[in-house]
Amino acid sequence: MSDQDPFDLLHFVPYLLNQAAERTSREFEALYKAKYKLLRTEWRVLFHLGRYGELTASDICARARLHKTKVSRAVHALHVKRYITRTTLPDDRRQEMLALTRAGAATFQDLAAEAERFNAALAPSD
Amino acid sequence: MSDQDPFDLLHFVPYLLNQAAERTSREFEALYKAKYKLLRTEWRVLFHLGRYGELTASDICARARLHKTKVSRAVHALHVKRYITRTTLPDDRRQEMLALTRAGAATFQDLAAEAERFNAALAPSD
DNA sequence: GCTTAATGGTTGCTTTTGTAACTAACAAGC
DNA sequence: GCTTGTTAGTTACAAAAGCAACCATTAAGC
Repeated sequence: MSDQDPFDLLHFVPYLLNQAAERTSREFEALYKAKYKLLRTEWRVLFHLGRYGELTASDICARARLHKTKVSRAVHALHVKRYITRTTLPDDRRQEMLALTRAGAATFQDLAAEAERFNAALAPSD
Repeated sequence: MSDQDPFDLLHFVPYLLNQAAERTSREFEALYKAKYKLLRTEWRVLFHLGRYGELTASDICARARLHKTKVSRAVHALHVKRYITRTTLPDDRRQEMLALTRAGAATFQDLAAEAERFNAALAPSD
């Protein structure tokens, strides 16, 4: 990049990624928000549990790179919505194993299908 | 994608873009936050004015796809910091032309150089 | 065993964002 | 020229995110 060609936002990777992330995420967010009144972090926690099975809160923190307060509040909200169960582990009573309820699993199935359709629409293979 | 291969978060574009955007943006954010105590939107507005010259608030909204309340608050903050001037347009007194002060321009120069370095480090050409 | 440190998770408080309602200025219709 | 509608930007209030201090429990050092 030369001096005659000043640095442009359209070449700045963090900016471009943010624009792309915002646009795609907002669009998909509208879907789970309208259908199940889920928050972004709630949707992510749900997806992690649905896709990867039982996890503790800190497992989710590590996998999804989310701060523990965000996960804590999402877990609380999902529990209130009866989408997950929380079971204290006998061998370490600080930790709770999280699992989807039947209702949670159904919601996950539906949204995972939507996600797959959404993704396919972004990059049509035919 | 077959039924044996359940839909994975690692194939979900909005999720991947968010992860990538978060990681890169946070890293760069640390820089302008530490050096100039700027907020994300403030940095963006500053960059737009520095790179593209004088603009009104709604120009910035359109270019950066930011909501007008965010821009309004960023403009206020940048003005308080004496980084920009606000001049009511004579022919339409609802609008204000925004421009960098000398201090604002200096900050922009510095951060633009940092941004360019940051970008180059993400995709080294040699 | 008992003190000290580390870990999992929650809560309280502050900062930032989102939404909607609002003011001020301009434009259009008549 | 006066209502009626738009547009630029602000502000008030509510929702969400960030940060730091905080329990409760477990692990480590001695």
